[in-house]
Amino acid sequence: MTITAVSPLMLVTQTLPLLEKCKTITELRQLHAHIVKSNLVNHTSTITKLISLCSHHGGLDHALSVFHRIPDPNPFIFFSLIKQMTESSSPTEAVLFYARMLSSLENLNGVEFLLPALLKACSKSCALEEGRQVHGQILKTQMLFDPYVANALIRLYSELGCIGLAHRVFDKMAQRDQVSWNSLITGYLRVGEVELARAIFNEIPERDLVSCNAMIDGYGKSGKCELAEEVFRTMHHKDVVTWTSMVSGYVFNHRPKEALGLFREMLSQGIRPDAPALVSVLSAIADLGFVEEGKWVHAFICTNKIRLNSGFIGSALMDMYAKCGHIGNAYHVFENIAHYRNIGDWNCMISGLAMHGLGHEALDIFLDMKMKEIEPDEITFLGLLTACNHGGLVDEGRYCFELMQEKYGLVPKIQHYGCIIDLLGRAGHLEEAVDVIQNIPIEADAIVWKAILSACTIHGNVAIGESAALKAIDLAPDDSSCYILLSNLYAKVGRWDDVGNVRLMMKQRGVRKIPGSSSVLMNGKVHEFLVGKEMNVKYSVEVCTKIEEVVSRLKLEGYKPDLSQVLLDIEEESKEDSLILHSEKMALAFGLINTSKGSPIHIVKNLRICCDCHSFIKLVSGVYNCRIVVRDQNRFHQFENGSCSCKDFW
DNA sequence: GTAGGGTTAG
Repeated sequence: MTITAVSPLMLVTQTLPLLEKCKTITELRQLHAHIVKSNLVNHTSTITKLISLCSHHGGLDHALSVFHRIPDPNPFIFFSLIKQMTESSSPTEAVLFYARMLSSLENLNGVEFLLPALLKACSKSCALEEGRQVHGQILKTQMLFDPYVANALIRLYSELGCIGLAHRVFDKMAQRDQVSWNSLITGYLRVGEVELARAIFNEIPERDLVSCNAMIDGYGKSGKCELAEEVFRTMHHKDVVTWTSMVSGYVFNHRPKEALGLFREMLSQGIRPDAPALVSVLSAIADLGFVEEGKWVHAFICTNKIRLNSGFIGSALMDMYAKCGHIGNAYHVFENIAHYRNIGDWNCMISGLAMHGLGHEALDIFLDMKMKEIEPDEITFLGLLTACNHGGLVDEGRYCFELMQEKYGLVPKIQHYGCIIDLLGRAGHLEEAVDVIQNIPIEADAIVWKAILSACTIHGNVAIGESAALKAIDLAPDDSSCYILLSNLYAKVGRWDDVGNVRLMMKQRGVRKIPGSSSVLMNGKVHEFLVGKEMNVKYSVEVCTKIEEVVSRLKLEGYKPDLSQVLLDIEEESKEDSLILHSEKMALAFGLINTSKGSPIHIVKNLRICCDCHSFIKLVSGVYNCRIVVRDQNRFHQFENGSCSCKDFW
């Protein structure tokens, strides 16, 4: 950049266009040096432009240092600096700077244009106190008459959960617009007050699209899909947000088939899916567990040139592939987004590897993160601990648990404790696990006691197991798995009377077991089997005959049904019958009938796979020479040649 | 300058 020596006026007319041309903070610094040398530092419009460009190009510090040398800054300079501060990581500074502006400017005309951004910054950084101060100052002026300002206040209080304050601002407004109503509705929905939100929704003079969309989403997130559907159906005009809200409502309530069905309907109506719509359908597919439609979505993303870094597309794709058993494809996506990964992408990859039992690979990803100086967060460590847990990597798990606290200053949450306790307990370090649980600085929940209990069940430690079970049952009296684990523990050591007592306790308290359910994809259709019965009567006889045939063949190979974990206090023979009707066995039999030799059978189960089914499927994979992939509640099992990828560690 | 949908989590 060359500037020839000319008169001051000429300099100004030359400098301004040059400023406009600057693309980087370095160029701006060079030009600033020139401005100083040419005595233009007191030329208001030049300096205003310089400051606004510096702050716009990420040089907030430089902009501030220029600002501090101006004796009498004008409103534009304040505005441009505050605007940038609200978008940076320090909204508190923006509020302080705003206060400074109020005391140094006499004419505050136009300041209301700044307030929505400032209040948004407060809500983004949970700065309620600062927000209230701004509110207090606003009350002294006439600015509340500006709908944008009042709405921004409703939004601030709504987002921070102070719905009472939001409602008060709303009540005091002389003129409410759609945005005011919608902000209030969202506020009520955010604190879980669906019925109050509905009451306000009913009062809206003219309902718009946005308020209906908000209600659909709110109903979905509070488990009321039917009410969401009702709003959805009555809408004459729907946009992509309407459809996505309904789709994600189904996803949230673990109704992935309906989510997928609705997504297809959306396409058939000619609505073009955007990034959020694709992310929500990908999460439906991830929940369902079968990759076919996921591949279609991936292809759609590629052909429509939707960037993998728009929104959460990259991580949603990785998550979908990982949860559908295609960890290699997940890694492929991970590689493709190497240049613009965010922390969620790294976490998805680590969690994905964890659920496949690939502990060392997950740790390698973490090493890569360290090398690239990416700051891990608590979810990263939850993934790493899970990875160590599923891989049986005790030392590495202990190391991660210490590292997160000592090097990264992260405070472990109860889930982290649950994970490390599970890892220690499972690997037989029961005393260490108990020691950890006794020293948790936060309140232990049922999950950590269940981790101890399940370790005791594996290792047959009744004394510790019983007391852990009582604590777990006390904290989660409706959670059937606490009772079932305790009953399994008693069964393991042959205390059948106590097994009966636990069963009685469950009955008296009305605690119900979640029925096991397994799905298998055949000819493009998902077939679901429930424990004790098949969903589709048509296949009933065929499936039962096949299981019996498999059982007798396996018995020749030495299969002995493991009756120890059958909860029912019944005759041995009926126990065997009830084992046979486990959903994953039925799904497997159905798969064996309908799969041509050589192709793998893929099963998705809602609960943790039981010991008997695990050894049963191992044998099947050997005797029938086929590959069987099972995703259970926690992780993947790849059965092949008589053994499982989890190395019996699950 | 204001309102609605999306990822990773024992």
